[in-house]
Amino acid sequence: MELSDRKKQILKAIIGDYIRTAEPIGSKTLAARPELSFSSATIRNEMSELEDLGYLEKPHTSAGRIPSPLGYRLYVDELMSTPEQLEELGTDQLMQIKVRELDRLIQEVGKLITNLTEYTSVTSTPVLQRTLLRQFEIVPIDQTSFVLVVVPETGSVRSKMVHTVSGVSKDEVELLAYVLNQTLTGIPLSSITTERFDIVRRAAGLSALLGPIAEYMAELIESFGTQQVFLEGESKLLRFPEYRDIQKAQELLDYLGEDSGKLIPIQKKIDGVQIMIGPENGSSALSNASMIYAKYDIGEIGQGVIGIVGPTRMDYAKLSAQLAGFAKGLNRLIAQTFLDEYK
Amino acid sequence: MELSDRKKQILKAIIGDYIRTAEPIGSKTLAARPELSFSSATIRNEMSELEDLGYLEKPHTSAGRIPSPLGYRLYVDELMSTPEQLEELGTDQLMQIKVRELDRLIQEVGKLITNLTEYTSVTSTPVLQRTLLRQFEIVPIDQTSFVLVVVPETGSVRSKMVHTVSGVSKDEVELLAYVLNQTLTGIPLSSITTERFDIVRRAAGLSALLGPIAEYMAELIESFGTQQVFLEGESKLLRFPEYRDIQKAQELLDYLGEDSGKLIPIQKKIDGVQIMIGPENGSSALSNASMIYAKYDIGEIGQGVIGIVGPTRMDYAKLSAQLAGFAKGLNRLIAQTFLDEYK
DNA sequence: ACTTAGCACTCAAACATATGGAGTGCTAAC
DNA sequence: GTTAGCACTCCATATGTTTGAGTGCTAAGT
Repeated sequence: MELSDRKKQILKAIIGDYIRTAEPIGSKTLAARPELSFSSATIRNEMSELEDLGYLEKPHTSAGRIPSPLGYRLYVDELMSTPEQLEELGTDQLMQIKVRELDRLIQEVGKLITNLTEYTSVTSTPVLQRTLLRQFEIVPIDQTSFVLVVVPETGSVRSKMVHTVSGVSKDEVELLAYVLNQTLTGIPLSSITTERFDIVRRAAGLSALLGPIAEYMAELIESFGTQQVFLEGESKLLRFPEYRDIQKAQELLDYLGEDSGKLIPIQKKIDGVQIMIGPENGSSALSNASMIYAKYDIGEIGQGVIGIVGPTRMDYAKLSAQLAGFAKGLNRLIAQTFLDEYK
Repeated sequence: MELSDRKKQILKAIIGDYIRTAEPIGSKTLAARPELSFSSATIRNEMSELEDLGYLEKPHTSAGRIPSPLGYRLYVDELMSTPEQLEELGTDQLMQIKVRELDRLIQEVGKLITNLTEYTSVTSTPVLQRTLLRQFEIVPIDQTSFVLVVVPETGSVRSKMVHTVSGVSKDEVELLAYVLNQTLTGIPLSSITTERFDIVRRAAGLSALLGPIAEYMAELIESFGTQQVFLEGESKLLRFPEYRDIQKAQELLDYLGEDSGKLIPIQKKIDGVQIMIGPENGSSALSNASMIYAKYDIGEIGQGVIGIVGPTRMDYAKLSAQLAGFAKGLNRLIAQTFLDEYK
């Protein structure tokens, strides 16, 4: 059922006011607004119906109304006026970030988001599973030590030292590297496993003593698929009146700190900005909190997420515009920092 | 001036009780203790003197006494009874940690400390500046791309991809690697700079087009000298009555989150366990908080720090024993995980 | 059939005031 | 030097009381 225009107008006014003041909004306050030229009694009737429909809530009988999660949902989907020009806040500061490691760069971005928005931020490094293996190198160091180097088609090189048992000849290792490069390059990193490695090894008639190399390589390749999540500015939550009650604050902070991984939404289509309101987040610890996410791209090959967490009462319009702005800036920053690596 | 035994006994009793209850301790409560067989009046007199000497404080006139930072200091230095057997809490869980990257391992240890002690933890990766360069490799990938690999004498290999301008020949790069290995191996990583690199290059009569390689190498080597600090379990602070006041909690959490680096004490001799009480921490944000640190060793070549943060009222005896236990366990864990790398 | 003025009613928040009790400091006796 | 006794302080808690914003409902107006 579609709401009447007047109901929408009232709901929008309530949410707008409540976002600013954090106080329940009464009919008289609303009636004083120039654009709502009805009497407070009329508005009261409308509010009562909006409550029946589930868009508003009453903290107690003789208080004004506050928006319910459903109310916020309607607000973000239909009612709120998205700022025309993308928030350019902080783009210059963003472009100042000079860090060359992707993970630390994302962490810095998280700090910047926290500082500029005054909200707790959640950021994730991208998952790069889809990347193809470009080259694989085994660099001999001494009799039993080798450095494995994995060069992906796009993204950063990673390396690891491995120690074999003595009895593995340098030649054999070199041959292994050659065979691997012949057979395994050009395939997705995610499809390279210890087993596959061993098949190749056996096919080439090479010693089983090369086992440790397989194990370490698997570990190294796995690390391309792992995603890091950074949480910054937890303390920003405490400035909100909704967390005046230490219990609530602690519950939320506990949840956030415990395993940040679960905060990142399943990588379904987040296009532009995604808003999760209260219970939509799933976890009961988040039932009074909202999150706003934007995705950023790392070249063609992966995407990560930046976001903020706060009470359900937040300025969704402004914050999602800001976050979209950050994401856009971050795309540029990544392109420029890793110009050569992620084409 | 040395305190009388009776004063020490009373001070110890007050601190012991206060650590448990967080309530100011009165003379009557103390007089009820079997080991203090004096009347409450006598104890009152003693308490009054202890206050004059700066070991106790009064929240207000008609309340009991609480320990001052100076009181705690005396307590940890002389009064408290250190548990005989080192706390073995969590050693098995510690040894379960299977992470092979040092930084992530330390982070996991931080989480474990938080979970077992219920205090916020601060952990740092060790600084490895003193390590010597063992080998330096440049692996060609294509015409203009190379992977730099730095192998230190002890610790993990690191690598980075570098793109040169076209016009740099593969032979030249190989020659450069050879010259570098001839001249720079065996010296401390910290003494390798872009300048030094360039001197070597020029001496060998090699092209200035190799500049980017110098730049990236410097960056790579710098990363050995950087220290990461992890803060875990911030929310644990909120369970203490001293942070019932959101203002205080926020101030402290703000400070902790802002730049964790400053939490790590200057690497002076922390032998065993170091306790910093309230104002001793320097920063005003920490004037109501205490920290306990223990150092751990990474082979012979470096040391890092694990610690906890909490209100000045904490069980110094128990917690420092626990922390010492963790440090000991961590030493073992590192030795076993990186057996080959850090001899 | 919608809108609105009016009014009784509700309830939290703010303020005022009393009460209890834990604790101190001081004095005087032991 | 120690201790019993006592007046005094001050917080914490409980108990009204008041205030005012806000609601729901009814009845009259358009």
